[in-house]
Amino acid sequence: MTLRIHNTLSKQKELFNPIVAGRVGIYLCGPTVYKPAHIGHAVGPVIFDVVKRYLTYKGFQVNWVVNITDVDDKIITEAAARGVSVTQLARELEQQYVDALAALDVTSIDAMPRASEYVPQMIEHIQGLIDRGYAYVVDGDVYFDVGKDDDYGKLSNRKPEEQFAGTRDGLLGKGKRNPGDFALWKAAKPSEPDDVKFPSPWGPGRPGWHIECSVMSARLLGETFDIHGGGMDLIFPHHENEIAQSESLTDKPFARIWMHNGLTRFNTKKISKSDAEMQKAMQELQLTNLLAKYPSELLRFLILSSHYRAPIDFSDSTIDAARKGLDTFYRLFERIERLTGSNPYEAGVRIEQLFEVATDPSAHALVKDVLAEQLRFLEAMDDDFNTAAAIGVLFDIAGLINRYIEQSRLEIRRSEQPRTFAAAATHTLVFLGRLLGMFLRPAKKQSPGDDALSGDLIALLIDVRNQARQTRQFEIGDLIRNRLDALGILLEDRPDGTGWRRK
RNA sequence: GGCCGCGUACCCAAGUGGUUCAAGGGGACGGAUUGCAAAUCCGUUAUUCGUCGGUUCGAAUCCGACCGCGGCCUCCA
Repeated sequence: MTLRIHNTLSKQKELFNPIVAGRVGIYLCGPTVYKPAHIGHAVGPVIFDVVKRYLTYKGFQVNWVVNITDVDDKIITEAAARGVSVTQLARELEQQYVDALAALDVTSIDAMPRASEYVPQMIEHIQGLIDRGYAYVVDGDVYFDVGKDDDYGKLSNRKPEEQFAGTRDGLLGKGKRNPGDFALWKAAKPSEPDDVKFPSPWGPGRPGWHIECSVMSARLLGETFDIHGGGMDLIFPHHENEIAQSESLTDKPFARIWMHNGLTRFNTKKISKSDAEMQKAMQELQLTNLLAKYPSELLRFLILSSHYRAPIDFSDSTIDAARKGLDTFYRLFERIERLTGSNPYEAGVRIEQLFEVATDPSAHALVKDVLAEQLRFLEAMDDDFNTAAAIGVLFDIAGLINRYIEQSRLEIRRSEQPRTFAAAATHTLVFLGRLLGMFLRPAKKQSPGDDALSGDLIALLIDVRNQARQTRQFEIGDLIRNRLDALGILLEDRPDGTGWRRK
C-alpha cells in the first residue's frame, strides 16, 4: 500500500516519498497569539496529529514543528488595548493554546518555536536576500522584490503583474518597487513597546509576518523538507511568500508537499475576526469554551468526520449527530466489557492474531470481514488521509461485532469462543481508532455530580423495580423508569439483568 | 474583475470513468427482541449525484457554459 497526498503545488495527489528514507519533517503554521484560539485553530493540529500517528504507524520517524507567532501588529494593538505587555499577552495565549491542544490529545508536536526567539536568524536570512539582490531597504523597512522572483505565484497560481495591476497607489506604500512586494523587516514606530523592538542592521524593528516560517523551518527541519501545512487561507500571501523568500536564498525547493486544510465555518461563513456578527459566535467557538462544553473526543471526531480539505460546518446539529454516532462505539465497548470481561481500552489480542484458530464458521466470517474492513481503513488513510472514509469503516466494524454478538447469542450464553472473538475484534477496532487519536481512554461515563451514593440509590431502585416486574406490577416498574428517565438516567433491561446509563 | 474550492438523499458526509460507485453517520418508517421500553440486529428511505450541453461503448466522476454558495486577492488556521 502506498500513501498518496494531495499537493497544493501540483493540485493533485502525489505518491509520498520522504527526502530522507524513513524520516519525515512536517511544518504546520501555528497561531498568531493575539486572541483566544477558536475551533478553527484546532483543525490543523488535529489533522496533522493524525498524519503523524499514521506515518508513525507506517514506520516513519516524524519530526513535527508548529510555530507560535508572538511578534505581530495585532498582538501589539491587542496588548495595548488590554494594558499588558506584548510578551505577557503572547505567553498567556500561547499557554491557553497549548493546553487546549493537550486536551484534544494533540501531544505529538515535537517543537513549538516562537518567532521572537529566532530574530537573529531572520536578520541573517534577510541580509542574505539583500546580498543576493532579492530584497531592498527603504527607510528602515526591508522589502522582498517579487519582480526578481521568476516563479513567484506558483503556489497560488497568481502572477504579480496581473494580480496587482490597477491597484490603488496605497498598496505601493512608501517606496515599494512593486505593489506585491512584502515586508521582510518593519522599522519600529516610536509608539511601539520595547519588547517588539529588535536591533538590526537597518535599525530597530521587527520581522515581517512570513519570514519566521522560512527561517524556523529551515533551522529545525532543513532548507528542504517534506510537508508544509496550514489553513487554505494561508496559501496567499503567506505561503507564497515563504516559498519566495526561502527559495530565493537557497536556490533549493522549500517544502515538497503543501497540505492545506479547509476552513471551519459557522452558519456557512468562515470564522473571521473582523465580521461583527461573527464576534458573538467567536466567543462560543473559542476552544476553551468548547472544551468546557463538549468532550474533546467529540470535537476530534467531528473534525475527522469530513475530509481535511473540505470545509467543516460547525453547529449544534452537527455536534449532536456526531455525539450520537460516537455513542455507538461507547456502547459497544461497554457491552464487550460486560459480556467478555475484556477491557477494550487495555492491550489485548487483536482479531488478526486469531486467524488460524477461527474454525467455527461464524467466527471465521467475523475474522475475515474485520480483516477486510481493516484493509479498507488503511486504504482510506493511504488515500490522502481520508479520515471520513476511515471513520465509516469503524462504524462498519462496530456493526460486524454487534451482529456477531447477536448471532452467537452472547447476551444469553456466554460461550468461551464468541467472547474471545468479539473481544479481539473490538481490540482491532480500538487499534484502528487510535490511529485517528480516538478511543485513547474510556469515555467519561459519569457526570461530575455523581457519587457512590447515587449509584447505590439507582441500584436500589432497579431492585425494587425488578421485584415489582416479577409480580407483573408494571405500573410501579414503569413509574420508576420514567422518573429516572426524567432525571437523565436510562434503564436498560437486558437478558442478564438491568443496567443503567446517563442520557 | 483575477485566482481557488464547493454544490451527492430530510440533515451531515465518502466516492473523481465501468463489474459491490452511489460508503458511513444522524433522522424517519417497518420488522425481530422486550410485559412495554432502551440497546442491538434485520429491512426501507438518491434509477440519481446544482442546471444545460458535449466527449465516450460507458460519467456523479472528463470538457464547456450557466446558476448558487464560499474562500483568497489587506490580517487570518
